[in-house]
Amino acid sequence: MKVARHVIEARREAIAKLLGNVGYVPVLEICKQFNVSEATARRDLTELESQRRLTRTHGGALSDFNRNFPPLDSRKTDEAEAKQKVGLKASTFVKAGMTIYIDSGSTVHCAAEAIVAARIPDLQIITTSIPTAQLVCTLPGVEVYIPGGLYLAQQAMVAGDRTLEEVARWNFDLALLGAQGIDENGLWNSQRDISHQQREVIRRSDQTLICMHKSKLGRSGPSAVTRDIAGLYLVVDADATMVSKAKVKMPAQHIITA
Amino acid sequence: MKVARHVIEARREAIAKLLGNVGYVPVLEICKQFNVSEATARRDLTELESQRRLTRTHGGALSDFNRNFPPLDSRKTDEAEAKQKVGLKASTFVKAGMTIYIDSGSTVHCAAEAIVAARIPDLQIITTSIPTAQLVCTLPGVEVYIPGGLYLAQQAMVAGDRTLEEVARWNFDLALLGAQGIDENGLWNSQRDISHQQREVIRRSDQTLICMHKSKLGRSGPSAVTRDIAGLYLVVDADATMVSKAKVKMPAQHIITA
DNA sequence: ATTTACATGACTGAGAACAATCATATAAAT
DNA sequence: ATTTATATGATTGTTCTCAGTCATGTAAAT
Repeated sequence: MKVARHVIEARREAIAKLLGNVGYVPVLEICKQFNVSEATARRDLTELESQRRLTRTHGGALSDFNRNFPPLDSRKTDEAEAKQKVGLKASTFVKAGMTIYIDSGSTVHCAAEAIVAARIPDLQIITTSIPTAQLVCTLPGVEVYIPGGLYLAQQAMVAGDRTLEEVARWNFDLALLGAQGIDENGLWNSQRDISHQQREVIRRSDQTLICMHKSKLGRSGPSAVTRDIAGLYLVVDADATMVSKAKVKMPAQHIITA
Repeated sequence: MKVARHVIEARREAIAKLLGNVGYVPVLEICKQFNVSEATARRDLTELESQRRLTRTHGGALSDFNRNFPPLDSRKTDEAEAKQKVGLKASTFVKAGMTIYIDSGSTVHCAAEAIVAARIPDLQIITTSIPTAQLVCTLPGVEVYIPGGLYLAQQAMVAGDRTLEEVARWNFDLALLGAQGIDENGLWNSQRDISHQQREVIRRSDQTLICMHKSKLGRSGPSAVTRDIAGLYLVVDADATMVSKAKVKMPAQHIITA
């Protein structure tokens, strides 16, 4: 029998609330507590899942206390495929057991996604990006560190002096960085804080990959990260001739075409 | 084939750790990540469950770092309301311009929600909880700092030595803390790291509010935060007689009934 | 009042997870 | 070196979970 809309919503709300308290609810538990059939219990769960309010499992549902990051999704759609290609290429440099720094930004986040997809184990990952932290922590044997600092809601990342100090306490086998532009004068980014921090990361990393979309070739930005780009590696969806056309002077073997 | 004992224990340790990160692991996930059959995966899980280090579900296992799951059948919706009441009461102690510490945990998160609802401006907020950071950063004139540290996905928080060091660089007008229990021997929490950190926060804060549900009165936990609770304030959905019945010895004016 | 929409529970077949058993290969014990 | 113990994977049958489908009865819509 059909039942009033408010009853349905009240029940679903109650399920969500219950889940917020316990963290996990089996389907049969919902049947008992709300006196409904398995069918409706499952229907409620799938509906709540489509609202991104929980995660289904076999036999129940998990609370999703932590999966709300809209800001990154909006940027991700732009040239998403190119970024994924760049990210995938960058991820091939990551080997089990490494200590790596992962920057904030959508392109680098794609690299993190590729690392997760490749199931590379036993990493030590330092990242200022909260969504990246939440993504990579699912890998086996991985430890994720977030440097302290001021939380920037727009970018869902931490930054500031404290962050810089924290970063300076690590050494990395590999660093994955994003940037706003690269040209004949070097590497550029949007804010002084971030440029400072990236400079420190570059100094502390055996190898640094700059991951960017080809639209950023030949472009500059407000704040210089470094003029000395010869030691960096550039992962981009463009070949060496396109890079040199943008007056970016790098050794050919440091240009990695995604 | 039989395999060396240390291999087994290493794998089980890794499973436990993985679970500590993600909160939930399906059996097949373990098979993939550790290259074992379902049989051994299940055997590992049942063993770990017998050690009380996790909870089995159909198709996987749940972390129980905070095992607050004894009466799953009892309705917990009223508990959520109680937490909201406690949070609301605690939020009345927060005034514009303060520097405050907000702990990780559902009850304290309710306090953060109340702070946002009250639109208290110009705060400096330090929190280890990522959801709380994301929540309060919407307030006008607020600055949110996240101390650095190891990211624990299951609780969406940071913890560890680094976190403690970072916290020690602040002084707070007010601290909002959660806890697992309080009894005649003092204040208790679930993990050593968190207890350490809370002790430091208490030392560095002019006023400390312990926010908890009444079910935690008279209960203890694995790790002691402090024996000296006389200087703390307790915000709880219970009156002073209920608190004293739980053998919690505090000055009457430090007990705030929500 | 009549019609339409739809939430629900029962039922079903398919697929997933499980518990139990067994052979095997290797670590530990002797 | 030999024996014992046991961790593992394969197999099997059972139980549980799931996604559809359908009849039904009540809430909305008309």
